[in-house]
Amino acid sequence: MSQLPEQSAGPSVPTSADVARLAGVSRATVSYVLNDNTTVRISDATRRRVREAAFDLGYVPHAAARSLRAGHSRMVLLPAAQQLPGPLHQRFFTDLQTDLRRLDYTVVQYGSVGLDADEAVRAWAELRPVAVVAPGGVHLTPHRTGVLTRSGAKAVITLGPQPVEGAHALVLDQREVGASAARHLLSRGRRSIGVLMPQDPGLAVFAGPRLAGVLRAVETSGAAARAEPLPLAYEEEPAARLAARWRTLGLDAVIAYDDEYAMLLMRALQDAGVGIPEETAVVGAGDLMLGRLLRPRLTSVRMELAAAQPPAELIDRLIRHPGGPRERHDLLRARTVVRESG
Amino acid sequence: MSQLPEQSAGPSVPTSADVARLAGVSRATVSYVLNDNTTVRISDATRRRVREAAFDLGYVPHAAARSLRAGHSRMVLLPAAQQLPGPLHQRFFTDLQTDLRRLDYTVVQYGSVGLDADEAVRAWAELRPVAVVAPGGVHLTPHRTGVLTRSGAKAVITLGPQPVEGAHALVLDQREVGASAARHLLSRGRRSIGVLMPQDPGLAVFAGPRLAGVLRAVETSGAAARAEPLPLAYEEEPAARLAARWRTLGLDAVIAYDDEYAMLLMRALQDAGVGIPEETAVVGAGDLMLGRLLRPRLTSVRMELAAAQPPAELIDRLIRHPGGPRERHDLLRARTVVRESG
DNA sequence: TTGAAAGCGGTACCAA
DNA sequence: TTGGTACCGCTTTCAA
Repeated sequence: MSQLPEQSAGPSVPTSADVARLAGVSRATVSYVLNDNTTVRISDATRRRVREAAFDLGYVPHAAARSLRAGHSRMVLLPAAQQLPGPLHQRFFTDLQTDLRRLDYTVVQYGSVGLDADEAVRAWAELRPVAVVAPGGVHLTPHRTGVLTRSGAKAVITLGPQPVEGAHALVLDQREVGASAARHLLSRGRRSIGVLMPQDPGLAVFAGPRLAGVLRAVETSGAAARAEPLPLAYEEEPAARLAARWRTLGLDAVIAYDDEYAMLLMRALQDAGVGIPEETAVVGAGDLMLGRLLRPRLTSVRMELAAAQPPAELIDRLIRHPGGPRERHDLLRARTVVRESG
Repeated sequence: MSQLPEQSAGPSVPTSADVARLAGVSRATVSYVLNDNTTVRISDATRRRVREAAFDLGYVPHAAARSLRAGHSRMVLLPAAQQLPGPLHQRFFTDLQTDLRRLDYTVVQYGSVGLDADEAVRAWAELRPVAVVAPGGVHLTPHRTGVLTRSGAKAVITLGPQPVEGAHALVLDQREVGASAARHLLSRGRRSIGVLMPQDPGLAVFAGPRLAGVLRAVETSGAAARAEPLPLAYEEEPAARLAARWRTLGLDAVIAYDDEYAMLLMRALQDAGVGIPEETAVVGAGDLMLGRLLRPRLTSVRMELAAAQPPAELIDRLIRHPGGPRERHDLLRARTVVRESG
């Protein structure tokens, strides 16, 4: 009240010492009461006085001070290098957050935009999280993983198309998406498959493995078939140009990056008079609502997350029993939902 | 190396004291060197020894300890109650993060799922952020704002459809979206406007104000027109049912929640034989690519973020000059892009 | 040029 | 049942 000019410095933040002073007890007692410490007996009268004092002052404990003293935090760090696209990831993160909170972890998304990988990892380590779940955007190396574990992280887990040496891995193997689409098309007798490659660099981590999956499926099929990448920006004009030279490509099928790219190409192909699916079969990915609204209805690879154990429980286990062997968990299931477009 | 069993406890995290010991200097010197403190002269030899020791140990400073000592942090908290939908928000958050980081703030997204508003605000306050940017999902009250400022936050800023008493506001006034669409339709002679209302509760904060905007535009137009809300779940079946009874509704126009809802309804209407735009005009929102791919091409309300000052700079200013009057900044611009559907 | 020591806000041990 | 106090890791005066 009477310490500093309240104008510029603002009302100073109340500490447990302020609560203790107001309640006429020691800081230790304040700590006991507010944390419901059961190993120590405090009279109800004192309890009430402390509680009232804390309420009156608007006291809120200082998380950093607490975890500094405790020597550990319960912070799980999700470094969001970039927003991952699509409802699948959205759902995954929402569920993960909910479940981790239920296990009493504090989930923090740390924006690492504009930092290079080494800087980013250092910045994460400064926060001393108990675990880090790193999406594919930041490439973890064994060295970087080491920085994190040496800073006290009990578990370092990557989330992405492929595992990384030295860290646990939640794998969303995109190859299976491409492979599923390719197997379907091959089974329908298609032999020349184009694979749409989005130019958005943020999607490259997904598009590459999907193409690899297509190529592998073509090779292992034994059929005299081929697959060919087709770069395409998400704009009408490039799509129209691609459609204009479509017949020169000699393709009888195309796997789009997702349903939206499929829609873009389908429109261009139809405007160019290319018959779908007679001349060219089209397969999307994501099984979005819009695919069902297109005519012909879009065949699409449905992706689902399926894990033997919910990811949050997995992370909790890895935190509590560190030092075990690196684990790999495949989360992505893909199957092609056949409709009219191919 | 030889201190503790490395098996269970793990290698203990190196502190500045460890660095000091290894370099043969005091902790103070370590701090000076690693922070490039210019007010004090350290010999180059010492500098190098400290740097080497820090590197060898893999030392990373402890952010919590540092800001505890400093008495303040540079953490800007973005409590992500729910992921906000659409590329517009996506872009907004990415830019905000980038810009804040450039101003040397640490951006932390804190997942508050599963907490009620009061718990959530307390949890935020425990982190002692220097500023909080709260999306509309969590309803801030003057009391809750007080908890944050009393915990040391220099700026509390809401981000949502309407401002909140006691906090600064970045306003995305969705009413203008509805109003723009309605004005366009009225100018084209439409007089009975349906307004699609998504059932997803997460979208209610946006849908409500948009409807309000439509109603206001209809009232102020002076025309003998009416507007009517039409609840619709994002599924084919409900859309088909709505389309089946469309002609009984006596509507000559409909404003969809966004382009995807517009596509859903257009397909159902077309399947039911309702002529677009002859019988019913359709207007979407968001001006997504898919609207341009529909036939007829979709008229849509384009939304843009425009601010006199980039939000990050605004936040920085509010942090550095706290105690000023509450500010309100309107960010959303809406205008209708006319295509073929209405 | 460097070191000793205080202190940021909590928690928990040991006494009283 | 309660209080004194050391300590978590770091920064920053003040002295040497």
